[in-house]
Amino acid sequence: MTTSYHHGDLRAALLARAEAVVEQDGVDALSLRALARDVGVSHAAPARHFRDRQALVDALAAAGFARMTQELAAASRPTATGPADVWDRLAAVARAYADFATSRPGLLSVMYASKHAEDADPALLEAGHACLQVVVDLVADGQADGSIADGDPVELSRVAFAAVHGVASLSTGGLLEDLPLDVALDRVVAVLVGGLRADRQRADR
Amino acid sequence: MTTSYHHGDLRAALLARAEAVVEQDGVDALSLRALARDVGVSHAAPARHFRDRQALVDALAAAGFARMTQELAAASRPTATGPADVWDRLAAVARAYADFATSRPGLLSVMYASKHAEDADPALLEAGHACLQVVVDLVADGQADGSIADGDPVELSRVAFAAVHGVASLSTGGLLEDLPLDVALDRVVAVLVGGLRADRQRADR
DNA sequence: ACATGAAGTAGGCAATGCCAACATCTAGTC
DNA sequence: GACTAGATGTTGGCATTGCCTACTTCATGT
Repeated sequence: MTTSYHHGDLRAALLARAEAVVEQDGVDALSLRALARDVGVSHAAPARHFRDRQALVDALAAAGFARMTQELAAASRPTATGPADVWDRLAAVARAYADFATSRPGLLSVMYASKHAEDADPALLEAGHACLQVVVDLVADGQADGSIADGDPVELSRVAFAAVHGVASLSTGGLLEDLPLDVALDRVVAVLVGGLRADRQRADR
Repeated sequence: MTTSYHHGDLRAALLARAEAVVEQDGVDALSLRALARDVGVSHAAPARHFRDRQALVDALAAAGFARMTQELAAASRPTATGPADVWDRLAAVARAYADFATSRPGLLSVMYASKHAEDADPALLEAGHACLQVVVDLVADGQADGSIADGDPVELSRVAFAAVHGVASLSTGGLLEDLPLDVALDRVVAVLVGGLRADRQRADR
């Protein structure tokens, strides 16, 4: 029963092993056959669950976005104890993003691998948008209580997301040089706060 | 003479063809043997110029950074005609970055492929740092003429670079959704201006 | 002239992705 | 309970790839 002809949940097992490989040796080291060996099935079994190698990578990326969405949402939720105004929540989300990015750089690079412009897997795009939505909601909250300046919350949140993502991306790419990530992150959050706050003096040029 | 045993400048020919392939079909479609066929040499000839496939990709990335450095520097230079204060120059650099990123998304993703954290090719890292230096100089100029707030120019410029890079990255990844890149770029520049300007009101929390 | 090394060639090997054909298990259906 | 259909897994094959080890050709300095 336990080790019958069929595996039970091969798809999940493949994804789990794939994520470990990606994290350890990078996405280029990902091999369907090696994966099958590791999991203990024949070399063609993965094809029953993933059309081709790229489909597996896409699934990995979508799962990564789903997990990141949860972590960002958890960081964004205002805590019962403490003030937790929008700026604190924004900083918390930024920290959560940086934590995710630095603890799983391989997965993150897979998530943003830009072979998804034209022939994008819709599920993957949707997962990415769901992740962005966390920040949209946060910005909308800030506008509702008057902390954040007026403007399309989608535009503003994209800017904030992009800035944090850029810092994390530079960090994992080794381009931050000797500048510690948390310092750069504090800086970027400070700039965002300065640029988004409702009571800032005329900053339009 | 022209088509003798040796090629003449095989290394450059391989790099040129490789960049075209990367731009058209992505870095995963890059094959040393196909490259050799395209250029008209035997399948082992590229090994005389690149230790392995990764070495070729690294060289491609370094060349990309070199070209981007030139374009950013050109955009950063204050024009003889017109005012060209630091903010205009900053916006111009941001536009130049976005242009480069969107016109060569494949090359850009190769440049930032984060397999260069530990075993980084020193030439590649240096090329990246040279590129960042353009923005460092720009920020230093802004601080010199009192436009930009005091602070480590390296830190501030990294923030600006990261923000712009993040927007470009989201754009090529299709995560900007229906938000046009130039709009997002204007927004991020506005936020940066608001966050970096010297005369802003107390924005430190 | 001739040795030396750089640059290109030819062939081999293991690994990979994908495909087709076959085997086994699971779930309905009568 | 037998039967069938489809999902899941296996085996074998093929073209391609990266890398390795010779071997060949050319250019250059003495």
